[in-house]
Amino acid sequence: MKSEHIPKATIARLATYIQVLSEFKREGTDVVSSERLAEACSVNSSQIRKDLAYFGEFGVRGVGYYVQDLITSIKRSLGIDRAWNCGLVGVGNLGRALLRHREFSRKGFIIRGAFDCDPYKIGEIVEGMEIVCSRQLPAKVKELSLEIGIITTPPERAQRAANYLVGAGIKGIINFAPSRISVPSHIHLEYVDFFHHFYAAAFHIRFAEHQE
Amino acid sequence: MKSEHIPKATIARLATYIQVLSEFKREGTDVVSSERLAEACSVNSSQIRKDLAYFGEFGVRGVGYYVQDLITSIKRSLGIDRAWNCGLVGVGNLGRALLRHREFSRKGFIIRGAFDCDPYKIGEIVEGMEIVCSRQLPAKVKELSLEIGIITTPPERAQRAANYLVGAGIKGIINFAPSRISVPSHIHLEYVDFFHHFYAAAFHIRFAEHQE
DNA sequence: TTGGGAATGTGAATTTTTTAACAATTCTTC
DNA sequence: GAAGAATTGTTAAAAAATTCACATTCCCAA
Ligand SMILES: NC(=O)c1ccc[n+]([C@@H]2O[C@H](COP(=O)([O-])OP(=O)(O)OC[C@H]3O[C@@H](n4cnc5c(N)ncnc54)[C@H](O)[C@@H]3O)[C@@H](O)[C@H]2O)c1
Ligand SMILES: NC(=O)c1ccc[n+]([C@@H]2O[C@H](COP(=O)([O-])OP(=O)(O)OC[C@H]3O[C@@H](n4cnc5c(N)ncnc54)[C@H](O)[C@@H]3O)[C@@H](O)[C@H]2O)c1
Repeated sequence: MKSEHIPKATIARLATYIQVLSEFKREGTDVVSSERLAEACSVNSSQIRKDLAYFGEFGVRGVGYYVQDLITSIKRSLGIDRAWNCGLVGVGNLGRALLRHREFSRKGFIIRGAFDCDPYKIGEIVEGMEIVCSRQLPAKVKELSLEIGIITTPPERAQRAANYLVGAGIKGIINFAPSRISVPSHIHLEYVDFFHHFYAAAFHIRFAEHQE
Repeated sequence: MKSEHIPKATIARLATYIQVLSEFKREGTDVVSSERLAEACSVNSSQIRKDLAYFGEFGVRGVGYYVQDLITSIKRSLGIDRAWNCGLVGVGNLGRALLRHREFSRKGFIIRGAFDCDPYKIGEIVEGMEIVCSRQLPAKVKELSLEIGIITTPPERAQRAANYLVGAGIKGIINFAPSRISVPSHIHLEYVDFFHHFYAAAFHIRFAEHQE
């Protein structure tokens, strides 16, 4: 089918598919049907087939999907069949947790630069990486070919961090700070806010528990 | 209007509204129109009015919304006008970052218990809280009236952590580990996976940059 | 080689979500 | 206190996403 616009929800589900498929692979399953994958992901099986159809035909009729092939195909479809160089701005509690998280490089997002403006932090080594002064951002973005910026500064500093990153020629920004920021339209911007999961939990526990 | 089913997307947007409204409040803005709020949140203004209509009538026609009142109303609608006692299982990199994050208690999610199975970690004090052995979970859940469980263990331990929490009588679970888990249907389960934001960024930078 | 079983890919139907449009309400000014 | 401007709440329309249903394809066994 190969389509233009891909729903955001599809991207999020593809992430789940990869996760579950990797588990299948680890268990030694070679082939999986959309039905079985759907069950493991708690979605409808045509949802899966439709999601995949946006990008191409990856299955074999009458058979199913070859697990390893499908993982590879989804990764290629998303553009994560190669490494992405990332720079992290704001090495506090959260920034440190991310820097130490092995899964980033395993998934192809390599954090190559860590920046902070606190003179006490500059020079410190975290997970084999030296924390660098934010003022060096422009130079480092070019030197290290950074493409994605991760903002983990306090919210009131997020816009400034974004400005630095944009000025330095970054292509996309993932903002973990709870503040809206503005960037030129050619920069891809994503907000990470997991509090809404807590809100949803609170809401459902309190109000929706007797329903359905 | 007051409705039954609330879309997940609405909950996520309400979180954004609260965030932006709080900023307006800090700036001293008392009244805001759906138009202005919409712009700050990058959504459509009828979207906002529709989202709010699920819960009641909070505005004044011809005037707009009183910022403080609206914050209060949204919080009450979501059930976060009171504190929620949370327990965190798995005090590693991420768990620590969450424990140290002040925003949790400010938003009404009080982490009252921290659990780990690593004997080297048990007894350690993090952010004024003693790390307790996971085996004490059932006792502590009751003692501290914990309602929401936060799982930050490695993925292969997430199911076990969930089992403990469910057995102990928790009402909802937020799972930060990248693994699907199963819980009884009366337990509210949320998955937190921010990698899909990275995937979306990679995808758009790579394939969608020339479009639109 | 053919037929039966299985499971994909996709157009059509359905459901859900978003956007538009506007009547109803409020405030302000004259 | 009436007219005009502003902005909500809500109904209707449009768009988007999900699910259904089935023709198509593939594998395997006889
Ligand atoms: N800690 C969490 O679990 C958590 C969870 C969700 C969201 N967040 C958000 O992530 C952000 C970081 O949280 P945290 O707990 O790590 O805070 P933190 O205060 O521990 O860390 C912030 C870091 O940013 C640095 N910084 C400030 N201004 C900067 C600038 N202009 N350039 C570069 N570095 C700068 C500070 O020196 C500090 O090291 C916050 O916005 C927070 O709301 C944190
Ligand atoms: N660090 C990050 O930035 C990050 C980001 C996204 C997701 N995650 C996920 O969050 C989880 C935790 O990540 P982390 O980096 O903190 O890992 P970590 O290894 O630093 O911490 C895991 C902790 O869980 C404890 N643990 C293991 N089994 C347990 C059990 N049965 N009961 C109680 N405690 C147990 C361990 O002792 C350890 O302290 C992982 O699943 C990871 O994939 C982490």
